[in-house]
Amino acid sequence: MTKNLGPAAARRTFDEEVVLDAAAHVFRRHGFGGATVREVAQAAGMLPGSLHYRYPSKETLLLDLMERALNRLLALGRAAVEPARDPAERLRLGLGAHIEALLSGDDDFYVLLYDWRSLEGGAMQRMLRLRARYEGFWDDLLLDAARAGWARPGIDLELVRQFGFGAMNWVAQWRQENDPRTPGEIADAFWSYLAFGLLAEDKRRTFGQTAKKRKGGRR
Amino acid sequence: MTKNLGPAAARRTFDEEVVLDAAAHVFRRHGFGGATVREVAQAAGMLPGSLHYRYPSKETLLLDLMERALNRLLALGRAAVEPARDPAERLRLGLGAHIEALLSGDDDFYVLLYDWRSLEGGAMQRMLRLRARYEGFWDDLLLDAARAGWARPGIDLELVRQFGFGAMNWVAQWRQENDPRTPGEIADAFWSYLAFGLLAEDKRRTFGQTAKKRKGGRR
DNA sequence: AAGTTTCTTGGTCATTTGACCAAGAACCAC
DNA sequence: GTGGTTCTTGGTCAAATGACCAAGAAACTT
Repeated sequence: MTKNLGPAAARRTFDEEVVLDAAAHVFRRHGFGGATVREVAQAAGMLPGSLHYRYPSKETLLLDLMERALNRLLALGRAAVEPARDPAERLRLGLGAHIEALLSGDDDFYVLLYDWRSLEGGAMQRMLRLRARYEGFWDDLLLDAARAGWARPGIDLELVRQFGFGAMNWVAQWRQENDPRTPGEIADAFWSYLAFGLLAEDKRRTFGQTAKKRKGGRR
Repeated sequence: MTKNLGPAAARRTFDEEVVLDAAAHVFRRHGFGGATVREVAQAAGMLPGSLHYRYPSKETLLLDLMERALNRLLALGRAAVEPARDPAERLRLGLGAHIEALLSGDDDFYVLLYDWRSLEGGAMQRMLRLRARYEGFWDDLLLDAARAGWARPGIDLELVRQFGFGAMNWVAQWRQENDPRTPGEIADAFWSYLAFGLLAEDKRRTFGQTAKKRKGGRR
């Protein structure tokens, strides 16, 4: 099939990137449901027919896009974490990479986070599997840190992951282009909130007691 | 105009709720852009024409829906916080209320969080103003706590709010119907993560030093 | 019960939308 | 350069969509 890996193939992959970039941009603005293939084609600098030649359906576009996003996120995470051996430092680096990715201006990640519900059937299954890989990456980081004694005892690591994901992913929502805080500053601040909590040193003791007492869980 | 506040008016408000509930349900599943007014009408148990009689456009529906969501959220928050005087306890109660609302099964909140980009022009401005009220509610809680000495010095309260919003709002995304954790348990866990952090007691000191050293902020 | 207001019915209408394609242009390997 | 492959052009087409409405039914007021 693709036995030819010369300039033609290179151009094809390049064009594919351009198309997905355009799709990401359009989907981000209007949402998958609100976007039209014509808009995507225009953003990619081609006619709708040409887009159709590359992507037979709007849904294929979304699937490829989200797949690319998740693969990129995982690659960035792994690369960021790789140089460190200390589990806590690896966590910190992973957090930094995730936040920098979301704020890099790459629209992929936004679509990945906010157009999940537009997937259906097989596409959804496929993405769930990919997402599980990324979650596994984080669970490994967390588990390593916990095993090395970094984690406060009794915390639920899966809940911690979701807690952290939420805090991190939300930045894609609120951070404006003109925000004075750099992505790195936000990451550092978040890291300190996560590690140390928000309570003042002198309040930890007394407060801890009251919180511990109420343990039955309401509702 | 509406000088008659008898049963007719009561039924109207009731019907309005039903319609908005239906819209919330449909918008949540397919997204605003992907949903059709016909679907909303059917979910509300009426013909498209009847829906049009109440709401002249799809966008009106979204605006009213998100307005209701934000008003409800603010009302729930205020009610939850009201009985306590201690700033930290008020924060804890607010967090519980927010999470319980998101997990109550009310589709409004999901739409509020994830269809923001479908608003345009005046509707967007209006919602921004309402959102600012809710953010103000939280900023007051945070500021009171900080002024009473509960907060670790040097933390950015606005960043903390976004951090917390992210962690809380994300639960609407990941929590499944069959999750063993009750909303109350999730809220309690999140509260402890926020207050105390995730680090083990014995690691706080040494770790703190390394974290403090790197202060320039990357990038 | 009559008169008035509120709401429903069952449809129309102009656009938009996703998908598709035949014919030709551009590109490439040989 | 030539022959085959890849991609674009400029359009079509059926279905879906948001908005709309005239006529009648239901509900309410007095």
